[in-house]
Amino acid sequence: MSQQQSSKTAEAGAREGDRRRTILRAAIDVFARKGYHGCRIADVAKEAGVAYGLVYHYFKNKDELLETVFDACWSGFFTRVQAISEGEGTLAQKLQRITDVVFEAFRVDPRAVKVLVVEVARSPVGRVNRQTAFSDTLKLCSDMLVRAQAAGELREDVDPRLSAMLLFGTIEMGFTSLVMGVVDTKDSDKLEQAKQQIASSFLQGVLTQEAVSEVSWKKEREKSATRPKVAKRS
Amino acid sequence: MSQQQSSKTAEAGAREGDRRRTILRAAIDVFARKGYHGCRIADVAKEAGVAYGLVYHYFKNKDELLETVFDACWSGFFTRVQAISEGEGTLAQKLQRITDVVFEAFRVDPRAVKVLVVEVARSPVGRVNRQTAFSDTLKLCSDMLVRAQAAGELREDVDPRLSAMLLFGTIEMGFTSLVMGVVDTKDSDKLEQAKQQIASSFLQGVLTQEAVSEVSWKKEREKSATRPKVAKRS
Amino acid sequence: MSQQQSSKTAEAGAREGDRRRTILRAAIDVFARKGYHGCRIADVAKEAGVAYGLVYHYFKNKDELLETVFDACWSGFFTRVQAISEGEGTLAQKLQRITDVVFEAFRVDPRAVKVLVVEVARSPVGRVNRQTAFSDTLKLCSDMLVRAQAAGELREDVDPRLSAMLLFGTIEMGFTSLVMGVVDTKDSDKLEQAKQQIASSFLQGVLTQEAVSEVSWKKEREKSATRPKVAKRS
Amino acid sequence: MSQQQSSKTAEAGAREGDRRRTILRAAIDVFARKGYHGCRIADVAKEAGVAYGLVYHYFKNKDELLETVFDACWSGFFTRVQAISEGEGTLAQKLQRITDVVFEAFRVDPRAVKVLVVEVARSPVGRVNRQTAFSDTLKLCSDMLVRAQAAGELREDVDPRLSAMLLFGTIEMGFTSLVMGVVDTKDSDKLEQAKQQIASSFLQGVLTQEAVSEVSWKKEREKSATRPKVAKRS
DNA sequence: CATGAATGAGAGTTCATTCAT
DNA sequence: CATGAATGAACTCTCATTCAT
Repeated sequence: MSQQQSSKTAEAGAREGDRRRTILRAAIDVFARKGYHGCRIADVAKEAGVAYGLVYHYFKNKDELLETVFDACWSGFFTRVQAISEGEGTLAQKLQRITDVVFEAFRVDPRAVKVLVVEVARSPVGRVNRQTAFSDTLKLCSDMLVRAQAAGELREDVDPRLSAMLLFGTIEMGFTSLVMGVVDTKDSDKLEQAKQQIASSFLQGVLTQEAVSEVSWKKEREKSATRPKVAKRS
Repeated sequence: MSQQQSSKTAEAGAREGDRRRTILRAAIDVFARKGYHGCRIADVAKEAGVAYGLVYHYFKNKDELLETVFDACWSGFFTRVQAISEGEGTLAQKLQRITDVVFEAFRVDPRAVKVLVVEVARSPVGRVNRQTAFSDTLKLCSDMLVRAQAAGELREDVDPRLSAMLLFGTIEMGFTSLVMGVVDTKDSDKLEQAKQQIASSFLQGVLTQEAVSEVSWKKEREKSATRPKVAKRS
Repeated sequence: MSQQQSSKTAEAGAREGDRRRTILRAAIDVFARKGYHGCRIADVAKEAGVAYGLVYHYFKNKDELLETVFDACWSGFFTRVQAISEGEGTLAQKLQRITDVVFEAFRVDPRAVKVLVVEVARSPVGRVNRQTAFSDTLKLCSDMLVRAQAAGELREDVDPRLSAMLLFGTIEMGFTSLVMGVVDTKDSDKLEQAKQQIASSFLQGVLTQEAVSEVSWKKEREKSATRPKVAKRS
Repeated sequence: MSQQQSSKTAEAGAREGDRRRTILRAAIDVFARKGYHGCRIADVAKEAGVAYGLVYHYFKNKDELLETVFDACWSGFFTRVQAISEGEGTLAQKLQRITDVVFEAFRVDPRAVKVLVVEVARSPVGRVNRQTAFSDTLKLCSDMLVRAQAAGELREDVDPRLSAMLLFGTIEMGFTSLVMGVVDTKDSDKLEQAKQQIASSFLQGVLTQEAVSEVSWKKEREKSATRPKVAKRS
């Protein structure tokens, strides 16, 4: 079920000298399939169609390999998000673009995205790089939200850092919905709708206008001191 | 001959025969501290102050132990959420209550919550029980949202299932913010604010009223066919 | 050729609970037979008739096992030599006793002695304990020689530290002669003679009285300044 | 793509085609520094500044490399010792000369000497060549001692073969003293003294004349039968 | 000759699981 | 029930050796 191209027939996808990339690719796949702890070097080698030891020719050890996997998956995402967050446009537009990037990434390389989703955001006792990368991206989004707040786009009563986290949570769970099959990824219409909903859920919430008013009105009486700005909006 | 000093947390709850609970408790703590894969049976036994092999008297194997830990942590949560979702009140109130439950759980037993959030909910290749429990809860929330939609509380353009997922994502990331220290858990004011923000973020989104109008206005011209209901409501 | 008492028939020599000693014994044997680098944990386990993992139950790792092997072999020797060197008697008597101890040790446990000879004295980049143990014993002998010098037993022109080293060299090579079969270890007369020769070689040298005179006489004329004390003796 | 900085000791002696010698030299150095088992082919190649695989052009395998290193180091020594032992002079003179050779060798190439002393002479499970070389040299010395005995220079009660071994032990431990720093190799006076002591220790022993008399006298009464010749000579 | 990528057999170590007491 | 010694499969990492270029 696994080794289609074994030993001597492996030249198909690894001709020149980019075995390194072959191995990395294989690592991403195995990683996505089995997770960090379930991913054994032997599996990666087999998946890549190379000898066991060769993995160690290109990567110092398992950790470095998986670190590299992570970097490879994350860096592209980070760069794009950075460009968007620091570029022109309203917060809503940026959010839309970020969601686009995410969905495009999923379309192009669902495994890589799965690695990010499953392993990175919520890694048990994350490795250094991952933590850093996560923090960096958090900072990025946090800054974006701070600017939006200054521009009057983001509600005043919202903590940008926490909000950035919640943004991650929303997007990540959006992914997970794709990965887990909650959303039908074959139907591009459904996919598009899901994309819209993820962005708008974070931006505008899920309530109807009427329900929002109701909330605000009750809030005003119950805890008027806590969230004055929101109350204003009713 | 070697480890005599294993009775640290032992005397507390290991009186008559509820060693089982002692072990379970220890397992939760160790899982929370080291994660599933980083946790050895030996660690659990030591933490519980019992003999190595005793763990296997009460639990068939490591997986069953994890399963039980999960059930123990999850069942209480599920019951409460069920009561709330099927009880009286507006969607917003229910959401508020669910968030309350979550935060209360965190206050009472942060480790158990951490296990649920970090280890169980997003475990690679989830075990049967977990998947089921997760699906059950998803259904619960999904139904709640369907009812809310029927009552005109939930926007019509929202898919309840996906929305239930996003709710999970928001709440879960809210947790993670606590666990990771993004939110200061010592300051009960900050904690209260965070709680409010998590609920309101999901319910009403993060945009200001003005920004929402802007979005809707642009949306109308750009993609008028896609989300007519939302546009209408501005 | 190796596993006489395999798997289930191994109770013979390892009944109660002193498996640890069984393993240590096996380690000594394998160590003596194959040396430090040639000695694999699998071999030790097989030799001891226990499971692979049990070795790690009793010893943290290979190094600790071999360190223990070394200590076990050396400590007895060190204690005896210490008692002798700090006890009563002339230097010659002490030397004789030390040689006796050495030969007795060889008679009782030739493998343990071989371990000491092959691995300890001349270990490549010796482990800490070994170096220390060696240094300690060197100090012991060195001190003994210093006292002998003060008592007029040891020649004045001899450096005690270097002399202690040479003593080691002589005794060690005496061992090696036994181990390598230069001396017939079956013939107890030959063995006794060898013992005498080793001690007397170090104490009185190998030259005849006449040859010694000759040397001293030539020395006097050639290098009179260098070794005046010796010259005196002609 | 990784280790370009491998040309440290390279340019020196790797001109035309004597790469072989370069590699051999490098092997000696690495052996001396890390010992046989601690030395990887990669290390040797790096030290020599040549490609990994080239080592295998010149040497069949690691063992042959070691063998060659050994031969290269030993043959010179053997030839010189042979010339001395079969040449003119008293035993004492020959011994002195041999010690001179040894010390000179150490002065010229301490690493090579270290390899011989530490790695080769006492290797566990010696290779054929080494055993042979060692035996040859032993025979050489043994014969020399037999002739000396015939000439009345060597005591009658001494077994020449064992004595040759002890000579090795003494000289070898003399080396070791240099290598281990027991003797200060910077101070040429100390070095000279050490050389004298090594030779004289073997030839005349370490006891003073008085102590020797004492030994012989006691010996006579205690074990009169065992060593009559020695006793006679006092 | 030269190169260094590729191979794969070991060896050490861990740890879930079993079992005799 | 309780204990912890015993087992051995699984996995990572190393490195001598080969081989295509």
